[in-house]
Amino acid sequence: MRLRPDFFKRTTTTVARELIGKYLVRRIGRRTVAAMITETEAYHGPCDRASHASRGKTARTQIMFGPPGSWYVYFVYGMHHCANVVTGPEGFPAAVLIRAVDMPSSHGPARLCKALRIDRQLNGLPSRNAHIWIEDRGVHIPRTHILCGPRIGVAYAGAWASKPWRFTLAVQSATLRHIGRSKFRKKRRR
DNA sequence: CGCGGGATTGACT
DNA sequence: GTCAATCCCGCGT
Repeated sequence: MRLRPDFFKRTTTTVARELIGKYLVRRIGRRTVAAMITETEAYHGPCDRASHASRGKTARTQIMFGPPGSWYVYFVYGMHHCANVVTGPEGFPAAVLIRAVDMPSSHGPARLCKALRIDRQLNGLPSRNAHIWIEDRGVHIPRTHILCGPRIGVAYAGAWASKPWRFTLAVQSATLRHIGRSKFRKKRRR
């Protein structure tokens, strides 16, 4: 089922952790492409020096101050896009960057945007819309299979650079499918 | 209005 | 490991 705004309204790090194992779904023409989210980062609040919102509300960052669940897509390095979902209560600037999904050639925030045709046309849209959304498909990731560590590419952010706000799936998707199957078999036998 | 730098990637040494 | 690509943003003037 598609995630509702209430899912995103919670603490950014909680949302970032719980997005691991959810599915990013994108309509491309007549096709619908879905891929499991495997890596995220939390950008939390006006004091987080790694966050775009640390410079206050601007034309670009106003999305982060808006309602939870909105898509925040920005252009960076003159050639790349990055996809985020706004988190926390309205007025509190925060978002989760989707850094990787389980798809060939889509590891990395810019590569997944390229693979799923995500660009600034989607910026500001509500999380659930006709073109892109996030689904819970009932995949349970044990907490021990999610690693956290410092965020990437934010060395300029001083003490905020070392916050363990990056979440990664610790096992390969093939392993995950295997675990899922064995659990399924156990259940069926009982 | 000019300038410095970026929540990245891929190519090359 | 280093570095270029290349546009937009945010800030200082």
